[in-house]
Amino acid sequence: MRASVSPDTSPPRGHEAKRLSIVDAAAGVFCREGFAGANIDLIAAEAGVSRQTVYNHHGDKEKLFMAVVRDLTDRCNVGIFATIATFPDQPGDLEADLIGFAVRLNQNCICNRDGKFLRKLIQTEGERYPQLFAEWREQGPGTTWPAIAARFARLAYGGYLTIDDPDVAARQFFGLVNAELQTTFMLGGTPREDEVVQSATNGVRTFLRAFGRRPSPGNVKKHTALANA
Amino acid sequence: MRASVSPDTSPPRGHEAKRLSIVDAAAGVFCREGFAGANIDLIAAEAGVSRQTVYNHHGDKEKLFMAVVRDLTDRCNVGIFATIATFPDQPGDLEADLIGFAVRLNQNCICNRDGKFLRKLIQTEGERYPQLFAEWREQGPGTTWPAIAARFARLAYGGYLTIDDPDVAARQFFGLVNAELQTTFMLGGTPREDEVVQSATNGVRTFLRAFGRRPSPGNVKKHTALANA
DNA sequence: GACGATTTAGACAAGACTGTCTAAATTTAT
DNA sequence: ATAAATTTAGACAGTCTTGTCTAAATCGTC
Repeated sequence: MRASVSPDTSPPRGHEAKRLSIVDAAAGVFCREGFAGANIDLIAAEAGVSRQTVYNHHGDKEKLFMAVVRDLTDRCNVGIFATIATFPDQPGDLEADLIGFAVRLNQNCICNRDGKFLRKLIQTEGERYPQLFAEWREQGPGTTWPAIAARFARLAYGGYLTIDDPDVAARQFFGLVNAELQTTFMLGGTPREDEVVQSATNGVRTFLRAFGRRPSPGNVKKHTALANA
Repeated sequence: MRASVSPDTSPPRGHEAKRLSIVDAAAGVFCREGFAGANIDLIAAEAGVSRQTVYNHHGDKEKLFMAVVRDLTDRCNVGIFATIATFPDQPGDLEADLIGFAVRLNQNCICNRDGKFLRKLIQTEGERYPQLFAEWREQGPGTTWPAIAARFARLAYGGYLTIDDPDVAARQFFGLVNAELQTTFMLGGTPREDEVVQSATNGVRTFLRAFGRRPSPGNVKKHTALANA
């Protein structure tokens, strides 16, 4: 149970750094070339290590691939939850706040390096590793969608929106907000910031036309008053 | 100008059939294995021809790949335009008719064999062949989106919808209607029919909450009367 | 400065794949 | 039936890749 020699920094300092740089390089190469086309020599070169070191760390091309997917999933999840934390629970300007949230999520989680890579690996190799990607599905969408849906539910409870099913609304929010980016995403491209903003703006406007406060105008005041009490 | 020997059936009967079966088999293998992982021996075996025949017909792995993408694009386009032709221009029950259209488009164009394959090839190899996929972009989305947008515009002109920008509305329609299928699409899966119907139903309802006839209730009658005149 | 762990370069065997070639077999149309 | 075109099976050279092995070099720490 107790560590006899060294406390818990057993691996030398550079060890983990190399591991990281290998996984990073591997992510890029796997994305560009696909699993079959990925060349371990090239990964080693891009990581700045020798081929043998790659094998020392990960043992196997397939194991390396799995490490890449798991790492990307973890890092993306961190980013997504950090962004969800910025969801406007008590919005001043609902439209502007939701647009801001959508843009943040796109820029920080979907369109950044990790997001792009993870998405591509899922698309290209998902069918080859059902177990690995079942894991991703649980860890990723399985945890993030409910979290987002909960935020929309709270917004509805606060009287800012009129929503039947928060889970459906959450997914539709994304469908709308990314509606104009689909073709770019398909080809693996990164939309320009103004495209992201444009799509988010149009999407949020439509979303609010559908779900914006409808029933009684007094509703909101009542709820906000309660929240401020 | 005139065909001297044989009218225009120059190639023997089985020739084109073999070409087709090669392209078909190649589509499946390229999708499953990726370009680099695709094995020409395997393609030949699945097509039921010898490897040499594959080379006789297409010359080269890369040329074969391009032939596959072009064939799929063509066939998908045919399907999409056939489905667009069933767009409800003068709907009886607008909600039901739009749901039907969305479901048809998904089942006949997006989720069928050709649609799945083309989508996957674009996702996985799009970045490797910029020119080829620029071609696809023109031939595919470049022609189908305007056609669909035109149908929505007509629906708006007929007073059935209140739409600012038909192009945006068309893309948002798809974002909504496929909102609940994204994860399945990502992993290359085929959603069950009831999932397609469910997502389409929820999507169309939201779409109509946003774009359904709003301004004056008399609007519709006037326009339909005109159309019937 | 010395020790243990890690990393490196390079060689290596085994296997897989592409694309070509040839000669025989088969199909198609006349 | 015959002639032309097409297809087939198989061998083949050349290239590439993975994963292992070894001996030397380097790093981090005491």
